[in-house]
Amino acid sequence: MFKVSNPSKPKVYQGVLEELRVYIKDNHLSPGDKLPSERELADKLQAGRSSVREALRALELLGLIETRRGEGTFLRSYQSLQSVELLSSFILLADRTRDELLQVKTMIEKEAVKLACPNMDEVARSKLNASINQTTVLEEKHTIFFTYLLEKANNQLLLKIWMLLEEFSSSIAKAYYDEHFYNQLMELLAKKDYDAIEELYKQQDHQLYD
Amino acid sequence: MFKVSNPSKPKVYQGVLEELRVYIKDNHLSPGDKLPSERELADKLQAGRSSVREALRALELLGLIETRRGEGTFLRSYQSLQSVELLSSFILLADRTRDELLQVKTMIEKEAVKLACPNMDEVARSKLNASINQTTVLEEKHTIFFTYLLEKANNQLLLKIWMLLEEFSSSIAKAYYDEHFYNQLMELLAKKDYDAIEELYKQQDHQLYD
DNA sequence: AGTTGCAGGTGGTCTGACCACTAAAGCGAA
DNA sequence: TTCGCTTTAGTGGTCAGACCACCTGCAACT
Repeated sequence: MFKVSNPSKPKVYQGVLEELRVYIKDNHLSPGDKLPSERELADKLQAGRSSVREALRALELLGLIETRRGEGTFLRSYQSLQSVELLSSFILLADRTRDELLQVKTMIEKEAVKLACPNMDEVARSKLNASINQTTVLEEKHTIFFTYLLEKANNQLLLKIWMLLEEFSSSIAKAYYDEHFYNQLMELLAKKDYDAIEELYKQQDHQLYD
Repeated sequence: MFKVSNPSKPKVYQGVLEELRVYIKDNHLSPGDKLPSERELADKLQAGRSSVREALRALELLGLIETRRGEGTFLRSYQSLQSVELLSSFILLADRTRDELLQVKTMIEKEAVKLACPNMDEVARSKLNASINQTTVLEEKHTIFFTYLLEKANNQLLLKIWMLLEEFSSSIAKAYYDEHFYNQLMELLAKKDYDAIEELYKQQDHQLYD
């Protein structure tokens, strides 16, 4: 009676996580630094070793720590990319319609062109040109073209998201444009004409081959 | 001698994770269904209960399962993304990462406005207007405004990605615009003036408050 | 029939015990 | 001294067993 549903009593390992966070902060630990041993933590935090291990497992899963048997547990240099991959893989877990996927991917590609503009000097452009002429397969052209541009866009997060979408979409739909499209983009890339890029994509809308 | 460096011997809990995946698949378990008890799993999979628990902790962290003391372990219907909270509490994202995050989020918001345009009739616009006037806190305004638009953009995948970025960014940086900005967007939304939206964002660039 | 109370099952936690592994101290031979 | 080996202490990896708190279902009682 009068049961308060389930306030879910906090678990020990969650408390350990919090205390670890404080510990790392207070001791100014940097990536590569060593954490206290599991036994020492269990003793200090007044928790069983198994609970401490459950907390460490969580951190390991998120790529925040690295454990080396016989040596100890170490703080890992954090790369946002890792967690992005983990989370993205679950976002894509649910069924996504082909249209939604392509829409998002195309949007990213369009914006990437614009972001890359300032970084595309003469050398970069000829390099890109040489790259896409290595193959005659249009799908490959597409991938090569935008992989290069996404790198030049100078946003690791965007690159990562795009690569995941690219990988995922390649398994359900081949998407590429008319060969002329890439040449036009190359020209606009040189002119840095943002509006024209926007316009070009507007025309191209719903004209993806697949 | 002849040590093969250390390919990192796989841990038991990782094997358990894999076997659980197979189990779920083979038995066609759906969200809400019950998993075998920890003791039963340990017995079946020939592993200690603590190892099984470490695997379950991982799944719990990812929001894939839910454990109810006294009842059992159940497949979860939705993901709460608790790992995001945990991650951001541990990491002070580097400035570079923070900037990238905001850049991607802003880009998505901009495109979402355009995608939502066709679906924003008179009724929808007044509804949105009423929503954002419920609060005077600018950060809340921002979230409410774009949550509504992202929904109207009619792309579940884009919505999901945005929510993820929003959740992340809200824990490391408050980002919102001048109040006037939202009013301008509302106007352009009515006019469906895509170029002006693009232009407005171009002006707003690097003017995020935080 | 309605209520109570008990028994069994479940997750949550702790302890102690091994194992495999690593690094550093110790030590003997060159 | 210096080199190379053995020893040893400490670490993570794992397991088994023991409680506890909690939930459910069922049997016994009213």
